Amino acid sequence: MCIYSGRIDAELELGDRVIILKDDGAVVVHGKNSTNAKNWMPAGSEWQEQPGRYTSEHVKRKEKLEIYVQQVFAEMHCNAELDGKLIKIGSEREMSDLLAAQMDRIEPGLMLVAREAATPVGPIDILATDNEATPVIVEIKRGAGVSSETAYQLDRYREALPKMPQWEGTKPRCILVAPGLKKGVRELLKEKEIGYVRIGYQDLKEELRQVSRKRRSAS
Amino acid sequence: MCIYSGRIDAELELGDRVIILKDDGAVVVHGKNSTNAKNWMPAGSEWQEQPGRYTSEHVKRKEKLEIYVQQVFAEMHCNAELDGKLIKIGSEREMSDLLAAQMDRIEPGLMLVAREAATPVGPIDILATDNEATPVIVEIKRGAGVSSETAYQLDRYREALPKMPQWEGTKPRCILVAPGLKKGVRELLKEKEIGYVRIGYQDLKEELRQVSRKRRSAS
DNA sequence: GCAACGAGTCGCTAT
DNA sequence: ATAGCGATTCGTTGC
Repeated sequence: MCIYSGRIDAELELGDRVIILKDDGAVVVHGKNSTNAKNWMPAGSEWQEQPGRYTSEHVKRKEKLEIYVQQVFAEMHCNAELDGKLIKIGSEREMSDLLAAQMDRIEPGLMLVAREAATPVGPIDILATDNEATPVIVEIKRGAGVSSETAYQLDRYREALPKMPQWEGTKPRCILVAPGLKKGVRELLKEKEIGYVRIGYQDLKEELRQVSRKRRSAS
Repeated sequence: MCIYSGRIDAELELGDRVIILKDDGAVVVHGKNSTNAKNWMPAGSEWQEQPGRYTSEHVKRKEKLEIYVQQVFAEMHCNAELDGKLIKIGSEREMSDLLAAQMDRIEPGLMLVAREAATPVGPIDILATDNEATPVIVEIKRGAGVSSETAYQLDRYREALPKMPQWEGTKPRCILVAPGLKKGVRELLKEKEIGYVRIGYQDLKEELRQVSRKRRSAS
């Protein structure tokens, strides 16, 4: 049974648990189902043991987890030495990199102006110009369920850009690149005259792997 | 060493790992640090074992995790029977419940009209009216770092409401209730004339616990 | 050091 | 079954 107190208060009822203590002070309590832990404590927490009661406390964060143990099924210690890192292929950043180098996939004739172009309302993934020198704001999402939020975000970019000295007097266009949209977003995009190009990780997979291979061999 | 392929491609380099197999088919691979798993598979995955190579596959989702094992430090099986659930006090929903019953804490004179009031641009946490029958849109956030996004969201509610038959001709006000804001959001709220009331979980803690106690004794 | 933002986000609730 | 949205979100990158 666990009692957590901190950013919320919570009680995890009695049950069979797997408790992991990490080297950095993190604590993880898993239940019988699901990928996520039921309870946890962040790195930097202090572990203490008393008979039948373990506690983990993070003083600075004012968080505390009490674990009441009735029976220990098994216990093991392991000196974790090796901790190879996780290499990911296909993050939004990587997809953005690839598309910035192959802008014709988004729309023929686009010319790259800037990545993560700063505006008062946030950074634009890819800023480009078309054949007519009209600025084109490109937003890339890797997830299939793009919400209406993204449409509003693009709207804000489009509104903010002409207020910047470099883009005064322009009428920017917007293009959303994503593998899929949530219900109703298609209509919202049309209404707001935001273009939509359906590209997802699966479409770029092979090329992304090649790029990744090159990068690894280069380093 | 793990190879994941699915929504992304990833390689987890060799290291000391804790692997958990859950009853529902979920798989979790933890490294030496941090609360989060390095790799995982969702519930419903199928587990297979070969010498030195384990695989977990979720056919429908087209996801696969291969785990290459050099040495097994320890292995244990446990029939997880009991799995008490997690009871949380202080979720946004609970805070919203409490504040809806004590609207004076937000602003004296407010009268509750609806919870999760539907609008074309999303549901309003708490919809109220003030002494002058002006609609008041209340948004509640439990996290300390409320972003500018929330201000825009409230703006959209305020714009959408007068277009609904019941609220035609009204000029709604907005109030944000949260324990804290991200940098610059305070200014944005002022600019948009959105009210801000600083209330967080810590302020409501005692009352939330009481409500929770009552509910438990009632059931 | 904090702030901004993506995530293989996950998981829950209502439709 | 799906959509919408909160989360003790976490973790990484940039400033």
